Amino acid sequence: MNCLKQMDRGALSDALDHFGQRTTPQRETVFSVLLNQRDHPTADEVYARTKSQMPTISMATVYNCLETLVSCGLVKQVNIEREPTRYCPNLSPHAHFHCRETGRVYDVPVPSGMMQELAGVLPGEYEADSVELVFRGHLSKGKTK
Amino acid sequence: MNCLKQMDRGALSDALDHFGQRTTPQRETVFSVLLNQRDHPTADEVYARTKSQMPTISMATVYNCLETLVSCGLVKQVNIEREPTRYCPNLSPHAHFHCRETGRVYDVPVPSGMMQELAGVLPGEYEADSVELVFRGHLSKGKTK
DNA sequence: ATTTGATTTAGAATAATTCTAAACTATGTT
DNA sequence: AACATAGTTTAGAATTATTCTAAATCAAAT
Repeated sequence: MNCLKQMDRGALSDALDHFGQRTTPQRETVFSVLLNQRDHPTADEVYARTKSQMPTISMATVYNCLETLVSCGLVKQVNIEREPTRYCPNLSPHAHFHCRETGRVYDVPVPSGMMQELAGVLPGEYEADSVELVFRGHLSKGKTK
Repeated sequence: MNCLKQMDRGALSDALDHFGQRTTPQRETVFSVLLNQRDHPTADEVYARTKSQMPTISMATVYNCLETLVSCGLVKQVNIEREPTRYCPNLSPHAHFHCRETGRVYDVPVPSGMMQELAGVLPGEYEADSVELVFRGHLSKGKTK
């Protein structure tokens, strides 16, 4: 039994429905894994965590599920340099901070006005449907958070 | 003979010197390839272009040279989704626009004030040394630019 | 019940990048 | 000038995240 709150379960099947896709135990479990530990795991990490709840799941299915969740807009991919893609179920507007020392990725909330402003720098002929903002550096005063 | 303007040649050897690296024909040629056609080529594309001027160069050397140029701060890597890394010699503050239809990447100048503002959204404990801003979408009115 | 289409699965294939070790080059030292 | 040293280039092998393939499974709809 995967631990999806009723609310999240609803959001999942609504979104899947909307794109003509089925709600499956694999998709539910992968989604719950992302929601229950929000640290931007890689596909490998999602696989490991999902496997502990559903030992028969395969890597290919994890990739399939992640791709499905992304295409339904429930999850975002986070691409950091040449590293494996990470997955993030935070849908509110935010940026990412990548610590060069630990490799960890943190969500950084971005005021909604800022996103508007960003869109404003684009010349008219560019029509953006997504904005990605990534900071890189390190955390000061030994904070690991 | 690679076509590096005297100015760029100087910038190159200064930067290399500063990091204790030598100025080599390979590095000069790869750098000139980036400066002479500013369309964010992949390593493969840089290889092909460089090979036409210097037929004996190897792929490994192209990767080495690109890495060297990046580490000296003369060139930036542009990572777009899961695609191969692209290389960009534009050092002025700018964002990138990735057209989903053509796959092309465009530089978008960003007013310097905007970069300051962006840095401002970071909570105190985060110390960023780089900011990456990527828009994705499409170009309107058939403009290919 | 049967057909149909979607989903899952294991394993093979792909492709960008990195690694390795040998050959080459340049530089500084005697 | 000869030599040692360290940096660079090279071809090819290795790595690794991801995608592909084709068979098996499952679920929904007739």
